Amino acid sequence: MAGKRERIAIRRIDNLAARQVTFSKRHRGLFKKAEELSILCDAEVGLVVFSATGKLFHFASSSMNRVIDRYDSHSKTLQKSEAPSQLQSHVDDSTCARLREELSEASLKLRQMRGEELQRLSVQQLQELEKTLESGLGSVLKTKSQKILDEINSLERKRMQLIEENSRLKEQVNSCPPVHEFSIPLCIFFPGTPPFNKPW
Amino acid sequence: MAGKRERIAIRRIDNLAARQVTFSKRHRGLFKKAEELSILCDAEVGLVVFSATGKLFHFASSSMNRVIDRYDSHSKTLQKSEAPSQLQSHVDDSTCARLREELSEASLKLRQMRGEELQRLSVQQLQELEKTLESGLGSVLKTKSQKILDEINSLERKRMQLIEENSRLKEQVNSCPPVHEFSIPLCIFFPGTPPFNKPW
DNA sequence: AACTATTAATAAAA
DNA sequence: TTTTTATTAATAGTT
Repeated sequence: MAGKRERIAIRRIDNLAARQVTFSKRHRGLFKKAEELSILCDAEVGLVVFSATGKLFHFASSSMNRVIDRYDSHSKTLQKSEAPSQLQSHVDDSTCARLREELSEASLKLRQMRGEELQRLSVQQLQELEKTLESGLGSVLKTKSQKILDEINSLERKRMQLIEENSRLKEQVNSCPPVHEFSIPLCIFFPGTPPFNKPW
Repeated sequence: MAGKRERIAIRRIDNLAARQVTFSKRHRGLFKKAEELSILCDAEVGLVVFSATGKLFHFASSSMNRVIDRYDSHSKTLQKSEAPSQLQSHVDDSTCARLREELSEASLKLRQMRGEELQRLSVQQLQELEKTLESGLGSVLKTKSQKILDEINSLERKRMQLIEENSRLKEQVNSCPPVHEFSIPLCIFFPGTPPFNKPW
């Protein structure tokens, strides 16, 4: 008979063999779930694992380079101007070549999404592009509507605040002592001034 | 009563809301398992996930930079024996940096055209994007229609050619001398061969 | 967000 | 390592 399983605590497994067995099982599970998430939810996923023995395992829904670039640009946006460092750069020809390739591919895709250079695409590919564009357009319209609604709501809120403040001010005005209680004369007649015949 | 659960197929969930719910559930599970693997098995793990809306999630047992560096050095080791070449490479840091920048910009634009990461765009910018997408979509539809028409025309032309050829062949057949004029015997009887009682 | 019926992952054993 | 089985863990469909 096999396995009276028990729950385990999440801390380093001391026994080497057991640790390796667990790694072998769990890393497969992890990669499976990473792939499933990327497919099911249309997410871009990059996963890198080094076993305790230094072996590399990796998965990327697109390509690891794309994921890393996107990660870099995201964190850079938030973080820092990055010390350009005088130390010799580690960029080499191949990195550069890869960048060039990816850039030219991205540019082509962009042009195609803008409706250029469609001639060499098959009907099938055009169909896919059409779907992508429609879905993108849908999201854009939705986001735009939401933003406009938000703006309207914000304006409405401000309007209500102003109306409230207005009421408060009116009340204050109403609760003001009547004008005649002031001891300052509202009108001073000088000798020779003709009397007014209209109310102010 | 809740949840008559069923197994699901691993492909993109079409319904947006369901996709987002599943993402929310599964990405937590994935990160939990990534951390557990790193702790239990003393592995170095780096995980980066971009949701379909462009939001970044990441986990690293050490630090993402360490993981990426280690990944880079590993893949370089495997990729090229890399003749270090005395000729100075003509690519320099600034070229590479510019390429990176352009690529990341192009990638962002692509994602935005696909309907991701629209939040920080203004209504004005969304409007422009909308126009671009609509125009692109128009071109795609036009090109697709043209290609389909071309295909139909081509098929029709081929059909006509075949019909023509057919006619020609029929004429030839009709103008052929009847079979019995051939001098080649259709059947040869050898002595001892029993006579056939059925027509071929 | 919370709830469960189920499926999926996996700890221990072989 | 891989398979088997008993259990725990994750989660799909609902509320």
